[in-house]
Amino acid sequence: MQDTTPQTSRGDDTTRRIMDTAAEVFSEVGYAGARVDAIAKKANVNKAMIYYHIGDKKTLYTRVLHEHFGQAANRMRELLKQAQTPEEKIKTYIHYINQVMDENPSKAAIMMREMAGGGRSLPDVVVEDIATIIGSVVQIIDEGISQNRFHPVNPMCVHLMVIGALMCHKASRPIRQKLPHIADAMDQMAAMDHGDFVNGIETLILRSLTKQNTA
Amino acid sequence: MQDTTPQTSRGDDTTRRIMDTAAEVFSEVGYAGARVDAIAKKANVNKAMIYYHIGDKKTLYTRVLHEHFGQAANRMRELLKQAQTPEEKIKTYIHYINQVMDENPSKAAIMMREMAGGGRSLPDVVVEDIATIIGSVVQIIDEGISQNRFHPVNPMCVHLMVIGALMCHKASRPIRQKLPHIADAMDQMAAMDHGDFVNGIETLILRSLTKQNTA
DNA sequence: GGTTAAACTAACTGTTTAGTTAAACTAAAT
DNA sequence: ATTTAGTTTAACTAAACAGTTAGTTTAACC
Repeated sequence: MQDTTPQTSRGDDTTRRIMDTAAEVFSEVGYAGARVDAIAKKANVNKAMIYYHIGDKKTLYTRVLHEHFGQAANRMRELLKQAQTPEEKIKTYIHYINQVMDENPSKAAIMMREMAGGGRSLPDVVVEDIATIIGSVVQIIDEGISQNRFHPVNPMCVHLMVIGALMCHKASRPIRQKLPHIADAMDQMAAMDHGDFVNGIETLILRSLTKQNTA
Repeated sequence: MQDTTPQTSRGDDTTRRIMDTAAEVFSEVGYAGARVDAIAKKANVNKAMIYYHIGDKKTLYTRVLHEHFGQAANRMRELLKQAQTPEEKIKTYIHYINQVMDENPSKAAIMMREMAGGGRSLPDVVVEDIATIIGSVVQIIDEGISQNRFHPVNPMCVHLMVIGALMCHKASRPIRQKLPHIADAMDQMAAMDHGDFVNGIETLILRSLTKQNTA
C-alpha cells in the first residue's frame, strides 16, 4: 500500500527501495549469487518493476556499483585540498575512507567481493576512481618522504593496510557477534565503535610512517 | 582418458581434482554463485562424480573450507613456540599468515568472500581456529605491552591490518593487472613480489607497535 | 467524468540449476 | 574368463532462475 506522504513520484520511491535492497543482497551473496526474485521480495516490489524502472540484473548491479563507489575520488580530492601537512592528509584520507564505508552497511562487503573477484564486474569509471584514490595516496606518501617527515615506504602497503583493515572490520561484525568468547577475550574491542577502531588505525599508520625527528 | 602413471586409487585422484577446482570456482564467484556443472566441467569430471565422491554442493564447500582453513591455528602455535621476543612473534605471525595465503591462490579470495558474507557458511571448527589465531595475536601484543616494548594498542587493529592488507594484496592482483597506468604510477609495486609486500607490511607493523627505547 | 501516461501485477516462457538414477565401464581379484 | 566393487556416465527430474508480456491500477491532467 502506497505511503500517502507527499514526495517525488512513486517511481522514484520504488527505485530507491530497489537500489537499497539490491545493495544489501549483492553484499550478502555477490552478483552471481543474487536472485532477482529475492531482491524484489525483499524490496516488497513485483519483480517486473525492477526491469521497468532499472533494467536487467547486470544493469542493476552496475548502477549499484556506480552509486556506491562512483565520485569517491573527487570527494576525497576536495577534502585533501584543506589539509596542509602529509600527516594531516593521511588522517583526512583514512577518515574519508572510513566515512565512505559507513555511508551504507553494504559498501564494505561489496568492495570485498569485488576485490575477491578480481574486479571483473567493476565499471571502468569506478576502476578509474580507485586508480585516482591510489594516486592520491602515492602523492601524499611521496610528499611526506620528500619533506623528510615519512620513512620511505611502499604506498600500496599503506593503502591496503588502511582499506583492508577498515573493510574487514566492517564486514566482519557478524563474525565477532557470533563469537562471544572472542568478544570476552577482547572486551574493549567488542564494545568498540567505529570511531575508536579508525582512530586506532590512524595512530598505527602515522606511527609507522612518521620519522621521529618531526615535531 | 585416465592417466596411466601408478598412483593411489583413481577415486583419490578424482577427489583431488574436484577439491582443487571447487576451491577455484568458490573463490571466483562465491558459494551461492558457484555452479556444480561449472566445477565438474572445469575439473573434467562428470557432475555425478562430485556427488559420489564428496556429496552435495554444501558438503563440498564445507570440505573446501576445512581443507584450506582448518588446523591453521595449530600450525601457527607450533611456529610461535620457536620465537622468543614479542617482535619475533609478530614477525612469525605475519609471515605465517602470508605463507598460508600463498599455499593456494584461491585462499585469499575465499577468506574475503566468507568475511564479506559475515562468516555464515564457516564451519564451527574453522571459526574456532580463527578465534585461536586472534587469541594468539592478543597474547603477543599483551606480552609486548607488559614488557614495555610495545605501545598500548588494540590487537584487533593490528590483526585486521595484517590480514586485510595481505588478503587485499593477493586478491587484487587481477585489478592491478587491469590497470597498466596504476602499474606505471607505482612501477616498483607492479614489479613487487609477495616477499617484498609482506616485508613492507612487517616493517610498518613493527614500527607502529615498537617503542623507541627498545634496542 | 474522461483521458492518458506512468506505475504496477500475475502469469508466463525458456533456460539453468542441484541433485538422482540406472546402466556402463574399469581394474583388481579369483 | 569371470566376478565384483569401485568408478564413471548420459540422461533425467523437479525446482529455481532471469526476463517478458498483456493487462490492470493509479494518479495527474484536462
